[in-house]
Amino acid sequence: MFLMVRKYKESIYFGLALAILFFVVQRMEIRFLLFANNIQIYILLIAILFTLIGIWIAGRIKTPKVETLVIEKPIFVVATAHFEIDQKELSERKISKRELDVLQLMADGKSNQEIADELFVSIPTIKTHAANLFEKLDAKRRTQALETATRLRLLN
Amino acid sequence: MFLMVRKYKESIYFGLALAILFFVVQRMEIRFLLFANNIQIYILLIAILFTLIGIWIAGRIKTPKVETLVIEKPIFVVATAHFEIDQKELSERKISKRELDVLQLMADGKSNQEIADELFVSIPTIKTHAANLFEKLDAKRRTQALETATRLRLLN
DNA sequence: TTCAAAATCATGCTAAAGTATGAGTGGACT
DNA sequence: AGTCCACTCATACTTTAGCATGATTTTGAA
Repeated sequence: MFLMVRKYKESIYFGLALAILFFVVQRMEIRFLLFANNIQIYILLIAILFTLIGIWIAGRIKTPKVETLVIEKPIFVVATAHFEIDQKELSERKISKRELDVLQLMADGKSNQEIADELFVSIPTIKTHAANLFEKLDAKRRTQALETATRLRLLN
Repeated sequence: MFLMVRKYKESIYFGLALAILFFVVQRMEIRFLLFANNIQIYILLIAILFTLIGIWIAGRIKTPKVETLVIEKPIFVVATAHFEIDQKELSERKISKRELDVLQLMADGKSNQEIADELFVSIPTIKTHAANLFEKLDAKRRTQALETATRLRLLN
C-alpha cells in the first residue's frame, strides 16, 4: 500500500493539485463574473502552474545517467595495397577525416561533382576541402596534391 | 537575434501554446454556457496539456545524450609488391612515346604549361596529347587517366 | 557554458583543363 | 612518289578547377 504510494507519488501529487484546483474553481463560481472577465489570466496561471509541475515531475523521474561507452575494436587490415597509411604524417599536417575522404575520391579520378554526389554535399564544400588540402600538402593542383599524398603514403 | 530564438526556444514554444489556447478560448466564449458547464473538464485538459509541455520542456533542457564511442584500432599487415611498367599494355593501347612523356609529367602533378615548357612545345600540343591519352585510357579527366595508368602499371 | 575546430554552403571571380576541328611537317615504309 | 602516322600548332569554345571571402551549423573538448 505504501509502496504504491511511493511508486505513484508523482501521479498522486498531480491528482491532488488538480483536486485542489477544482475545489478553488468550485468556490470561485459564486463570484462568476470576476472569473469570466479574467478567464485568460486564470488559464495563464493554470498553465504556468502545471508547466512547473510537469518540469518538477520530469525532474523526479530518474533518467538513466550518461554513459560514454568506449569500445576498442581491433581490426586486422590485410594490406592489399602495398603500403600502410602514414598516420603520423596525416596528423602532423592536420588533415581532417572529411578532407581525407575527398582526397581518396580525388585519387580515384573523380570530379568535384561526382565527389559531392558521393558524399551528399555541395560542390562548394568539396572545393573548400580541396583548397584546404592543397594548402596542407603544399600543392597547387589536384594532380600535384595526389602525387604528394602518394609519396607521403597518405593514400593506399 | 536568431541566437536568442535558439536560446529561448522552449520559452517561445510555451508562449505559442498559450497564445493558441487563448485564441481558442476567445472563440469559445460565444458559447459560454457549454464552456461554463464543463469548466472542470477544460481545466483538466489544460492541466494535462501543460504538464506534458512541462515534462517536454524539462526533457529538452536537461536530457543528456547517450553516446556510444567505437574506436577502431587498425592493425596493418604490410606486404611488399613489385612494380614494373607493363609494356604490353602500353603497346596494346598504342600509347606513343610522346604521350607517355606527357603522362609521366602529369603524374608528377605538373600543369599543361609546365609540361609544355619542359618538353619545349606549345600548350595546344600538350592538350592534344592529353586528349589522345584520355581516349586511349578511357578517361574523362587527367586524374582518372592517372588512376587508370597507375592501375595498369604504365607508370612507376 | 564557452570556445575552437571542423564541416557545410554560397557567391563572384579567374585560371586552367578539356573539346572540337582543322592543318602543316617530317620520317618511315612500300 | 605516295601513304601512314606521330608530332606539332592553332582557334574558338565549354566546362571544370581553383581562389578569396564570409557566413552558418555542428561537434568536441576545456
